[in-house]
Amino acid sequence: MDEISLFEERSKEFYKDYLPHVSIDCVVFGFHSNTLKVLLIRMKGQEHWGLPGGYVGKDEHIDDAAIRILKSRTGAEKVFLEQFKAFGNTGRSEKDLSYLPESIWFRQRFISVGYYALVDYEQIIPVVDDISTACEWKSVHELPAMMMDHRQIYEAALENMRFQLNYKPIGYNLLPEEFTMPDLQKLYETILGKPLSRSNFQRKMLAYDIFIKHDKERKGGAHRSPILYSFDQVKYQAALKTGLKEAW
Amino acid sequence: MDEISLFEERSKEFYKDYLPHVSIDCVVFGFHSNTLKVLLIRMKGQEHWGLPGGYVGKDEHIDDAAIRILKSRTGAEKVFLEQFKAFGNTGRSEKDLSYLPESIWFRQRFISVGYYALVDYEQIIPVVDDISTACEWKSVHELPAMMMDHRQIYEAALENMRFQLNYKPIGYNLLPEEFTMPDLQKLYETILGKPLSRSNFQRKMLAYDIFIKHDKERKGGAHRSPILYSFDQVKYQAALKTGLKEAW
DNA sequence: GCCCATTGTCTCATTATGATACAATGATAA
DNA sequence: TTATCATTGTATCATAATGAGACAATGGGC
Repeated sequence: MDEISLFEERSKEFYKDYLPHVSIDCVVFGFHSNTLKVLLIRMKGQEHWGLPGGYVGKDEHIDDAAIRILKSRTGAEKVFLEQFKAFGNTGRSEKDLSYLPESIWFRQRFISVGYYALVDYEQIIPVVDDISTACEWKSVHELPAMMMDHRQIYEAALENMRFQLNYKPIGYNLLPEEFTMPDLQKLYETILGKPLSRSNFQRKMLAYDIFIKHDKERKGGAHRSPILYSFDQVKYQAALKTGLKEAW
Repeated sequence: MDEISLFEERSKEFYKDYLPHVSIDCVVFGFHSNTLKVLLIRMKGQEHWGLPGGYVGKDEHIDDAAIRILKSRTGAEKVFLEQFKAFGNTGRSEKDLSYLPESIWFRQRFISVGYYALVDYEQIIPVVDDISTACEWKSVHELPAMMMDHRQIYEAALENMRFQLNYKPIGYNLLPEEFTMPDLQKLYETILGKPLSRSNFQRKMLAYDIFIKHDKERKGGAHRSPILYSFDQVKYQAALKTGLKEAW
């Protein structure tokens, strides 16, 4: 079955179950081998990659829709999810979807609500659903061309995450349970988009007093082993409430 | 004509012109006599106040719709407008609008896109349109009860503005052309929700070197007259690009 | 002309930051 | 076993930023 027939088939359900004109796109971030990753899919019939997305049930809260969509893509139940902006250009999908017949659900004009999700890379299994041909992690340093305005949505998500770095448990949700200061620094450098001083970074982070220091190191490599830390949830959450720097 | 007949009448146009299920709500901030204000309306048939809002033309960019809505309410053409979040609870309007017949446009489920606007209080003339009975400035310190989830939208707008205080021209857009350091401090204190040290605030702001100091003061009051300043647009915009504090 | 509230500016102790140095560690290879 | 080297943990020092407080300057009211 070619994708157009498939889409026609699926359109019937979509029109029945979902709210028209409203969609959801998720920017799913993971962190693996010192690199920030984004989960991308390839929709059937599309050359370019896109963000995993979906639609909102006629009687479903948009946040619940995002949770559902994310679970269907990653299997993950409890993920950090933050809605950050809506995207409603006219002609958002024109370039990539105008080859489809107008009756197909996807040809509508959609106002897309953008969410970003933070997941533990190791805990997730990307799922390819029936309207896509691929679902893979891509490094943010080597992002492929993306369909529609998804690149812009990704950029907005990253910027939003940057703003929230001192107020939301971003480190906790992207890193594994145990991690090292160099790990955390790489994550911060990627999100902030600039290099940070190694010694000063460590001094500052440790001064927050939000970590539990473990009595073990991570071996591997011909050099001194870094100490493993975890977040001290109580202190961490308390510190996030007022923000990790507090300039004013 | 009672409001139900009116709404039935207007519903026809709405269904014809606007995208269903998508609405826009604007949190319009102004600053007057050292107080932050929000523009609120009272919809016909409603006890509680609400945010000025509207709908998106079937072929209109959501940002353009927000600009149009704002202009119709304030007459202002060029206002600072920032979209910050979408609101899509099910039953958002149930409490306040379920008394209306189901056929009426307003009874739909709407996903509302939230914008906040910063305007010069002096330049604006609040407009009461045909579906509302009032349109007035209210002090954020004495906000009346609000309909639907509008209180929550307002809170989110304020929080967003707080986060953006160092990155967007918030002072410039809320204050008149000429202002004093005590004015600016009051504005910051209201947005941040806490008192700031007078002398240290002034030292810090002036150190940014983003102001033009005028050779005059504002007289009035049995005390020393504060110096008038304006923003130096070139330096101001440049400073905002990297942020006014830069902790990392 | 005195009083008082408010503003502009300064000082000083404390803290945070940037830059740099250096010892500690663990794998590798001689 | 020991030397080597990359990386990490930690210390140091100069500089900058911040918090707290003092005090003089100003303008209107009495």
